[in-house]
Amino acid sequence: MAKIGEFELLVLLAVLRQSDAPYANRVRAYLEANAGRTVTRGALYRTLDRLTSKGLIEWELEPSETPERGGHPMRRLIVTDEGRDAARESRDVLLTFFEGLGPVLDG
Amino acid sequence: MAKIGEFELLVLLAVLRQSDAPYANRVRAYLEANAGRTVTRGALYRTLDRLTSKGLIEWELEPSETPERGGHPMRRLIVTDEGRDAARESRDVLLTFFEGLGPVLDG
DNA sequence: AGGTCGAAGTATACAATGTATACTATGCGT
DNA sequence: ACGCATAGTATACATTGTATACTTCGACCT
Repeated sequence: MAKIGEFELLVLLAVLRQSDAPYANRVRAYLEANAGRTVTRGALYRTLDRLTSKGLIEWELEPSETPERGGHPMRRLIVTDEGRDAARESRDVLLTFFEGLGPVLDG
Repeated sequence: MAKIGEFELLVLLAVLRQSDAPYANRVRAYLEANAGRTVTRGALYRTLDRLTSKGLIEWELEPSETPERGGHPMRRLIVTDEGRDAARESRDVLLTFFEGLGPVLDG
């Protein structure tokens, strides 16, 4: 099973959540809104590329004319089955580690 | 708030859990048993040192004669308040990201 | 008293992941 | 035709992850 880092996991989960509009900028907006940190475009694309080379996500070039203001054609992101597996495993390990620590961590 | 990596978080949580006997080898045993990977001593100590320089854990040298078979005096590991805070924040972000993805990740 | 064994920790090197800055390409509005 | 905004690419460097090899020193043996 592929090892993934902290940010890679967050990105993977964020992509998984954008089922209706799985584009990089949506993912980025979600990350900035929910992870409590800024995410530059460079950081995100680098990570998307790494997830791709690990086979956890794929993309297709958006065939339609979705880009309203020009630029490169947009990538439509797709989480592979391996990606789903990796996310599930990471989650399971983390939940195991969190288990029972509520009283210690919260007041 | 200190940024911590994936393994740093696991180590921090593992230390937090060894309230009765917070020693490196206990932490290591817990990690190997629950994180699904091998953890060499070098990897663990390096990470403990990094957590220390971030102020998330501290240690005292075990004053007693606990080491039954010799060697360097043992470190008794202590998670600082900052460490607890960092762990809580990481957990909160992750739980937010996991939220609602159960159906997608599990069958 | 000296030698070996195992436990605990240290040092060092390198690989993988995280993150920013600067650059290219292209549609739209003027 | 020109510039602005959007989407993605390239490159460089910092931080984190991981292994291997080395030092220490008590207990045990002989």
